[in-house]
Amino acid sequence: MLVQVECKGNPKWIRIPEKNDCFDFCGFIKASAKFNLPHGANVVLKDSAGVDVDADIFDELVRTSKVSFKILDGDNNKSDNVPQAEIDLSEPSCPGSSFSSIESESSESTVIPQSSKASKKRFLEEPSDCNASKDLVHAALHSKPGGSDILKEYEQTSSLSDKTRKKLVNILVADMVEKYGRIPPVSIRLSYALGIITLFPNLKDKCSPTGYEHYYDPRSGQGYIAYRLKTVQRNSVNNLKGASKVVYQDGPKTLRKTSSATEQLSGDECTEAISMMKHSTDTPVIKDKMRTTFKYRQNLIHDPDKSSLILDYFPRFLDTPGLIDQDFTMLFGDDISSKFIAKWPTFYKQRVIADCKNLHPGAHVDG
DNA sequence: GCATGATAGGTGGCGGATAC
DNA sequence: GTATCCGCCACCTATCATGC
Repeated sequence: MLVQVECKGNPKWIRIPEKNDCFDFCGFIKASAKFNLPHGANVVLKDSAGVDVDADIFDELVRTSKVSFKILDGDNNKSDNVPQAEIDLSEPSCPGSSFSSIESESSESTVIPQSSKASKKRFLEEPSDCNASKDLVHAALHSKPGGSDILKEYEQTSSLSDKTRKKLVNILVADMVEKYGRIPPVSIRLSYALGIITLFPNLKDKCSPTGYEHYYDPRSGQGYIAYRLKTVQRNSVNNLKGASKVVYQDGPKTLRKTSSATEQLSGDECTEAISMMKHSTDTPVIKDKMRTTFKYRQNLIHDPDKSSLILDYFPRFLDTPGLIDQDFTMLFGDDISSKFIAKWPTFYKQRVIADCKNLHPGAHVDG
């Protein structure tokens, strides 16, 4: 298609290149090299009314109305103080085709508020190009049972029924979760969404800027893919909860593997260390002996007959700060231990105190 | 360092579709 | 007819970045 383009008061007819059946915004901007713009110039594309034209609506705009464009050198028009679609002409390749580039730099300045590093980082996670996304979806459909039926249905009807669409999303989300885990990156979700509309062009939503928002919209985090992911996540959490019931049903009595590499004492050496701790006031020595008797203490805790005697064997728990924390760290590792400490004042403390109030009075429990 | 805002992830509820 | 599953939506919470 030919359109009239004006640059620096100089009108010219330019052919708009096509890519994947869409008018290619980036190719069009490159074609503007006919105007001898300086290499690497920031180009601002406006319609004849002076309204900014972004990559994401370029294809639609060209198709729906007879337009002419003005190309401005962005560096010379900064006083406009309007968001500008900046295209670096020195860039050798454009990210995707025009309809797929909502997250590309060419459109993000106007479509998505870029007020924070987080959002910048998030939207820098661009989907790969159309072909790669298409291959991704194609491979996923071929690798899963029922995937070829979806391809067949599209071949026959040039469309997909609602039921098949759900099946498609389920297969792709399953593939995504398999490859990238329960919480795949936004860029991956976008790639699958882009892949769907590239492989099945008729599924593209012509009323939306990218055409795949109904599958995944990075701005709202919604779409069929997002919904399905949530369901998968919900189910996997339920499964984990189910599993955790088994793991936790014995509570503190559950035997755990410890990652501690500290050499553990046994037999007479262990008895000697326990005896030494009872009569020592040297905190580093006590802590060291506590470390080397950790395994013995764990066995004691898991022995129903002896667990109540733990403070008789290790009375230093009562007057030496840090011993419980040390044992906790040896049992669960630094990460979990630090989380426990962080949550202690606000979460655990009240609960432990409440539980302690229900304990029967004993040698180490005041009534 | 703290307050604030943006964002992503998690969760609960509702309603429709499907299986039994 | 009932139970279950799942899509969809709305809300809550935790985390992180930013500005003061």
